[in-house]
Amino acid sequence: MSTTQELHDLPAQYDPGQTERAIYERWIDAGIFSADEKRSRRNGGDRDPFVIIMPPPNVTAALHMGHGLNNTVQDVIIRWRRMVGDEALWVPGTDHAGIATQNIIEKQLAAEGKTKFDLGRAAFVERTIEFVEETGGEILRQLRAIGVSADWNRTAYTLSPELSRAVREAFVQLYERGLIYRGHRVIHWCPRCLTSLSDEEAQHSEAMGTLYHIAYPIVGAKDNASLTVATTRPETMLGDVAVAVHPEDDRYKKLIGKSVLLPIANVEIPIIADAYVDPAFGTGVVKITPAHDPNDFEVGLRHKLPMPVIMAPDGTMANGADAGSRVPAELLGADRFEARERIIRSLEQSRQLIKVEPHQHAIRHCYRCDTVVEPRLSDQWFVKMTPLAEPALKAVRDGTIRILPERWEAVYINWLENIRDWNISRQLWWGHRIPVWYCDKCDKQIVSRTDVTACDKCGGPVRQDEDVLDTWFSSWLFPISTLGWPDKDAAALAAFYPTDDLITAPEILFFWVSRMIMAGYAFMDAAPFHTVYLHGTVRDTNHVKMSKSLGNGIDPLDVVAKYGADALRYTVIAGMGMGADLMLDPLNLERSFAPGRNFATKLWNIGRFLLANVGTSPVRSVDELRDNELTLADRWILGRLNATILEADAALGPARPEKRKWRPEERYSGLRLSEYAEAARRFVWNDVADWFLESTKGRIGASGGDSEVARAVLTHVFDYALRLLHPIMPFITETLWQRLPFPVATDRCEFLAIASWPIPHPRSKNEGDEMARFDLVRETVSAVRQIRSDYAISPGKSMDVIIQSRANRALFTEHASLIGRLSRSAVKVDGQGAGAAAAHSVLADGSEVIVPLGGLVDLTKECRKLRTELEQLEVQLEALSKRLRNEGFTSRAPANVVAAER
RNA sequence: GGGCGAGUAGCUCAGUUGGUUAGAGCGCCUGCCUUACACGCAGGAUGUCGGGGGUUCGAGUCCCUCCUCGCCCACCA
Repeated sequence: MSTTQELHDLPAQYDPGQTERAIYERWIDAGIFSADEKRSRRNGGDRDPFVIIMPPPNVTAALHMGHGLNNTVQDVIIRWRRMVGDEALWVPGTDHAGIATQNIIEKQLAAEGKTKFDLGRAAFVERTIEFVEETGGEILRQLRAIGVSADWNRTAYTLSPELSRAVREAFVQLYERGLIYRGHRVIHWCPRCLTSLSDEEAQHSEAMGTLYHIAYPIVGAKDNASLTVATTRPETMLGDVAVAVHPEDDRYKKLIGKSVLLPIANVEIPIIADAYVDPAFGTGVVKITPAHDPNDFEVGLRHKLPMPVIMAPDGTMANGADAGSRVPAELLGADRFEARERIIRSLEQSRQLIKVEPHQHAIRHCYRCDTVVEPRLSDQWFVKMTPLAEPALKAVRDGTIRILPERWEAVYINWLENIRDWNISRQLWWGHRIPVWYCDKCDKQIVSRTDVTACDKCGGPVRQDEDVLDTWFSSWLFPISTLGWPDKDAAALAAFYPTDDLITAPEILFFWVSRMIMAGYAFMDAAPFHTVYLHGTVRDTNHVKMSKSLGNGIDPLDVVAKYGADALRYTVIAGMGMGADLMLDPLNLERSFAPGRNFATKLWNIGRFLLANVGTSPVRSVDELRDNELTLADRWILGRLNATILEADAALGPARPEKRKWRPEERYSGLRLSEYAEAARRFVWNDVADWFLESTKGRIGASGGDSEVARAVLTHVFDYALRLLHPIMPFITETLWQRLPFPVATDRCEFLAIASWPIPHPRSKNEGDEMARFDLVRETVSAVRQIRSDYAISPGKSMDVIIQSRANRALFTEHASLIGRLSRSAVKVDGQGAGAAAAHSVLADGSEVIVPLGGLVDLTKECRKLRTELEQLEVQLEALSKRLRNEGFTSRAPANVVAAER
């Protein structure tokens, strides 16, 4: 049989670059990633739907490793379900990412020496559209390169006309239900982005600050007495409208109702009593700045205080609404932090700065530009969250939705229980314009699904609200809007909603996941999915989160180019425990992705062996092989295959709850992707390659029926191994599978990607016993190999092995030649002549492996070696017994042992 | 300040309901280019399972306590 010719077809190492793109195109051409609404059982079809909605990547930049991880996980799951036979739909998309994208364009403009105002709103939006078309396209190309099997016909974009319609519908519906309102209150304001932010977008970070103690003179006090207030933000004192003390605070009780003179601004402000003040903190006196602090705003409301704004939107000092001339001329236009310094210096000079002490506190930063957020009194649109949160809370509490890993459920519940209203208006240009129009003539406010051109009350001219919606106001609708909502009769909505799994990172649990659940109930009266799978973060070797700005990122396309998409995917899946972070070394891609690349090469070479030895002519189906035709090795590998399928299924777990809710015993099981990967790897590498394939080497080349049996079994187990691995390594498995001899199975179809997921087929009831018998053969081989290694007998040297067995003489006799071949030795069963100089090894069944060492090893050398080892052990023993004696143990056993040994 | 998680081989992590010699991958050491694969094969070393205390015949696994990291949340100025 000429094998060299065929081996030439396949190089010794897999070259992903040549094959991946072509295979992907064949999948696309065959339409196997497209889901059919009519085939969904919910639409009268014959398949259970299984649906994943992709977390849409932001169109701000090309994808990084985090996206690589996120999409690989989703692809593994969707490909698995597709093979199982579900009508699998994965909806891809991108997110316009309002504030993030606008920041990028502004930066581009800044580099050109321009601002957005130089362009004007229309031109700015136009330019942004050009930008996102480019990056959006690049993102979709990247996803295809890593093998994403999404239904590209349904690719969604949060700012598309269809999704914009959904956004308007959602806004209007919530408004009509009284859940959206315009509020005048203190919100988080980013002075750099010049927009308001939601609570979630203003992120806390601990920082060392300063607590300034400032004296406010009491008006009319005889002895120039003053009240000392403690503040971390003296620049806001110009906006003070009162100082507050606790009503029960004996120190200050008698001052309530009097006034103090606000330094610098020289305004007289009252001393008020409010239970909000903690007498134990600072001096027990709080300055009240309603326009620049959310708590003070509440106090201001309670006491009907004025609310002067003393900063411009950009964070410079200015006399805003109701401020009169509180900000003195010399401070006007100064940045807030500069103003802080100057105010402190001024107070120092007037001896009103009493004390300065370091103070640890949390400061909020803009999640997009990291600027310190400024609390600011402002008019914004809000969503009333408590009613929306109620069903979302219930869903996780009662098991309609599960969150993996389990611990995030508590975090989710805690957040929803303390939820506050959601500020959804942003003072940006990039996003969905708020669908509210104001009549200039009669002041009417019109909230409308369609554009309004004239006031419906007085016919006067109208203007649309200048603001746009928080970018998350479109993404929270993604599971319903991508399926056709608000068209409640949309075929896709009926076929595929509710969806199944939502796979994302924990960072956006509040931003996105919890809000999607709320939207699901608010607009469809049903949870959008039953499983939330939160995976870890990709980090470098120092455990620092990978990011482009830090320069420690990895470009998935680099990895694909160097090692192939499969290597990337396998590495990521195998290395990622449930919810655990994934560490990769951006400086050593070779080492980082070696597990995946090496495994791909292994698979490739099993394929090469198979094609060279089994050939391409048809093989028999294993189903028609009679039991008495199978060798012990055949039965063993088929048993291992069954066990592996069960392991993989157990690791992947139930795809959906059996009833409508997760039962406690199934709730936290499944989606252990690394365990599934490891089960498949172990089978392919340690069982098929290391043992079974080796065991067939003497069989396939021989003439007669057993050769056909070996061909059939080897082809079958490799076929099934490829099926098991396809979700993780789609390209190489498809490539090899396409070349396998046929008919390999009854359901041979055009693509592995739609071939059936393996089902275990136990051939006999005592499969376990059969496997134990082959395990004994393997153990024997290992024992001989170990003896060879222990006595440093070179692999080239032939070695005689004698097996003495009572229980399994027949087994060893039958497999003597196999054992001999695998251990490179000549095996005799029950032979004589072991002699004194022989190595022994006892097997699990009590049988003995004996290797006569005569002529193989230099016994005097061996003897010397052993004597040295014994001497070392004696020294250790002495030291140990000495230590024991010192610690008070009186047993003389160690000494006795030493004596006995001698 | 509140809540949660983690500390197991040099590194990244598995270790199910407490039960025989604690595992994997990568790395390391020794020997092999054995005609599928040196991105490989065979063999090997390495762990007071964070510290201390307790329950138990028996604990990496349960309880208490301390230490060290990490994450989430938070209107004490």
